Amino acid sequence: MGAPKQRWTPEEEAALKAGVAKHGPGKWRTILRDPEFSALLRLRSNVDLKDKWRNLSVTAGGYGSREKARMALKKGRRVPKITAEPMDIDANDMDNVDNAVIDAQPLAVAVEPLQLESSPEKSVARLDDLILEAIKKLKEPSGSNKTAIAAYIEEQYWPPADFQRLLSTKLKALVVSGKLMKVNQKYRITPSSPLLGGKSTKSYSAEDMKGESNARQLTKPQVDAELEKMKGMTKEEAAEFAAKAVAEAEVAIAEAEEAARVAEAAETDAEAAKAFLDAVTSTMKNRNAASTVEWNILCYDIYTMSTIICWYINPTGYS
DNA sequence: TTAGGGTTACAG
DNA sequence: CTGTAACCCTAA
Repeated sequence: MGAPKQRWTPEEEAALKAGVAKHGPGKWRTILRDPEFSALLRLRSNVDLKDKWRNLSVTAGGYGSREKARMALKKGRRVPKITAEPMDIDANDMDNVDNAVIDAQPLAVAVEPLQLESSPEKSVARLDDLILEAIKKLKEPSGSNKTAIAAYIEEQYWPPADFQRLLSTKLKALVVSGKLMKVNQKYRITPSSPLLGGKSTKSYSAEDMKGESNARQLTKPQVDAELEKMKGMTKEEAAEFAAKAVAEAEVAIAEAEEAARVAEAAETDAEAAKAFLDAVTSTMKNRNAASTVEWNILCYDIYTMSTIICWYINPTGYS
């Protein structure tokens, strides 16, 4: 008689995801008590949270305790082995990232509407694009503030752990590059920005970070070629590739930080890259639970990021 | 309180 | 009927 089934609203779902991101899965009571989520989740019990998370994990292709071994991965997304692979990149280059101690479970990360199955075009959603998309969709006359932008992105996609920081950094960078305008704490898209740009050394803005609607293919044809290659890789190969890309990215970041002394703008980019890398490396720690799709996204992002950084450091020399 | 199996409601 | 999402039951 009572409840006709209370469907979860997107808001509640977002709150749950955010809660898990903050406190980790399994801390349902904690999440519920957190003043940041208690408002949105007041109608839910800790058990509800647990059940909902279980459902999300299942539909997201995660491996909860609930999957009935069903759901044949749509197409030919075969997964040879999901077992842990040796691949000792952990001890090598990234000893400084033991922050993965937090939770033993990377949980089934919800890869939302991302589908790069077969379309390089709208495949990976980069933060830059998400920010632009958020502002466009919100359609606020005077622009949108950071909170609104963050809320939109969090609802639509699964935000990385370092999301808030990344977002702030990116917004700043976008303003500096002239892509966005900041007025009274609000951001709005610069109407078809010409070349402008405060720094004359910024030769990358028109190349990578730009691209009104298709900023996705910011990279060169080379990147696309690499992407094509990656799509045919096995999980192990992709992992190795990613490890290499990360190593290159780290070198690039180091150089970027060096270059930051001369160009202030470089600092923000280096910071964004660093934050991104941290998120990536911690994810890699838990790669065993990552799906193939997630891996492709990850690899592509890593490669793109390292490419952008290399480009920034040496616009003409990178090939 | 939580994890996991079981049950009910509902859509296709 | 079948699959999924929300809800229930219970051991630990």
